[in-house]
Amino acid sequence: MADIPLINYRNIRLGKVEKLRELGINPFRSKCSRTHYADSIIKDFESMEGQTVTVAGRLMSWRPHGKLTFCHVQDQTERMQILFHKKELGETDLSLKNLGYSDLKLLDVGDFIEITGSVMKTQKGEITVLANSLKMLTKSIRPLPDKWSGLKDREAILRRRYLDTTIKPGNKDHFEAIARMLFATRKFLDDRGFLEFTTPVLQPQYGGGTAKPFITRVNALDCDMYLSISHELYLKRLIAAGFDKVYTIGKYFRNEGIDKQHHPEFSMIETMTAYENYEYNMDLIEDLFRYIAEQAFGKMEFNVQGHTIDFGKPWKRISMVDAVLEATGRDFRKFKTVEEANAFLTSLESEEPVAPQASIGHALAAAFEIKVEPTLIEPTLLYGQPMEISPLAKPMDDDPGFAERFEIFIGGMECGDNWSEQNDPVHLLECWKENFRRKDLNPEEFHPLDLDFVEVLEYGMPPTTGIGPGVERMAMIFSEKDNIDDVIFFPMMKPHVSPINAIIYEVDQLEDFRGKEVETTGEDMALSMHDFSELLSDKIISPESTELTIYPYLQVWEKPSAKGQWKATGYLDMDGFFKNKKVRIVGYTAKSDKKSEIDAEKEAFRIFIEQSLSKTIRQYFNADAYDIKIAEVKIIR
RNA sequence: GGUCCCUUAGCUCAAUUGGCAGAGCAAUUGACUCUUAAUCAAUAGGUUGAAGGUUCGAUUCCUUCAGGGAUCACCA
Repeated sequence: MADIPLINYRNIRLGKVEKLRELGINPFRSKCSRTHYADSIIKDFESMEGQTVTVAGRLMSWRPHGKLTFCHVQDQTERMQILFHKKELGETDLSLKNLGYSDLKLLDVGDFIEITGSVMKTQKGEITVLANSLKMLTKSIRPLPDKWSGLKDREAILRRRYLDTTIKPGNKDHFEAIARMLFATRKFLDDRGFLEFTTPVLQPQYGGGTAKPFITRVNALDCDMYLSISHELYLKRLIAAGFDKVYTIGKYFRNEGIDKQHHPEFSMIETMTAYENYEYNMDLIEDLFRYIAEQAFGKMEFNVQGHTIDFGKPWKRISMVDAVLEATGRDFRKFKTVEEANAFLTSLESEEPVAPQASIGHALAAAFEIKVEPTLIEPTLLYGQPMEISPLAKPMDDDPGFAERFEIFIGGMECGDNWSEQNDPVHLLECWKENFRRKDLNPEEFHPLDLDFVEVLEYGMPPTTGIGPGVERMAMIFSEKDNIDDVIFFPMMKPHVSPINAIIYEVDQLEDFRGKEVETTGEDMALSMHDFSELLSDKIISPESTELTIYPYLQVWEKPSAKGQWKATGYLDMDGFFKNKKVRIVGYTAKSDKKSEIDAEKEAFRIFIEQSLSKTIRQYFNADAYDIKIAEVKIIR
């Protein structure tokens, strides 16, 4: 293990931690007496020159030069050059916990330090703090990535964004701007009399939208809940309660595909305004974008997907029928039957064949997606979606086939869906029955209705309209990024332990485990099959008794998953390795489309135990000396 | 979920047709009073993502697995 370089680097630095402690200096000090940030010293150098300041931050570079050492310390604002001069800094002073010149070798790039000294300019003209005292704040025991090339591996950047951001401070400006964007949004809405509310993330129903939800379990209530796929029904309850302008910046969870524009967990600015219709929101959203551009980003022109977009200009507003008419020359208002509309749809030139649609409205939407959507680069408010695809919106008074609804397109990307909310409870109920409860629908299209919300409407909700621009999509536009991972500081990643960390930390864990008197802990131990066989092969654990008994358990899920798959997971407890203590081995999973096949997994599980587990045990110990009994597989539901 | 691609030292990257795994930065030791990707000298550093297979020989070819990326489907 010592021949792994990182472990050597780590040990060298851990040695420095020990040396500091021996000197009487805390390598992880809690107190810091910063008086100035780097940028304020640089900005006001004229008045700061010669003054004594205390700066603090991360050590980013190190240039020893005999009795003189230059380095850069980076705080939240800037990098500041520090000059250590042997005579100025002096020697380590334990009464003040100051590190002296001859102990500078205990510092490493990556450490957090505090420096007190006078502001000066070097001979080459760089503003510098000439240090007369130095305190260690936090010792870093892993080397930072190369300061010049930084992190390039996408996975490393996403998993360890804190490192990428440390090395590329420009990255910090980018995320700061996104934070300012949310601040500007709140300011904008507050100025217009909106109240911000929080709404539940754990919801008993998943109303609004056809997305697939995440399901979770509330133990205290002994029931399943859904992670919010929408917050609108709660905002509407607030409207019914008598608040006229409300909003939430909510978390949304959708258990669907992940790509450059979609993330399972995202945020949306959702508003509800009473006594207004969708036309009010067209103005609101346009003003909001203009305000954010100016206040948070200080400019009006942005490069989105290779196109320059000017938020200073008024946005294009067009109905879906007119947009398709403009692009194809055909007027969907003139189609009388679905067949006619579908015939037209198939005549359109598109790369993929177009499936026949269920209604004229669906056909219109399909034609729009193929021919118009990719061309909507300039900010466009597209209104008048057919009612067939907008079951929860209000129909237009003068043309009831179309909804009082609009979508926002910028750079060919949909950035929000907005409408006059349907507040006729009878109509809503009918609509839901018509669209989501038909027997011919498969389970994926089936969609629950929040009956409690229908009751709200029966008591009455005034005319209401809302907007819902996505935070990440706005951030992508304003910060000119084309990947959603670049605007989410912590994008979702599958858990992964790097091999090097497995070596560094697992061995430590094993040492803990070895050091314990396992017989007296009374705690059972859960291991994966892989870990178990590793422990056996390393002779870290071995049977205590010559009699080994294996108790297999198969847990069968009572309900199929969203995909209709039945699932069973197996684990087993084993007696005979420790006194009064079982070893639990986890990790057998089976899935099947049919419930009956899962019941048959019992036998497959038993074979798995006999072949895989027994083989592993026999491989490392004299098989004849041990009596291995396998109990009947117990099924838990 | 489908298809294609990627994974070599802490970081960034090499390695010819399957033939001794190599460099820069970082690290360690030493020198150095204005450097700034400091410089100079020396030293050390590898589970080539994991497991298996083919081969005299595998970073390279094959299989499985893990993670990541691109793209399609679903969606905002």
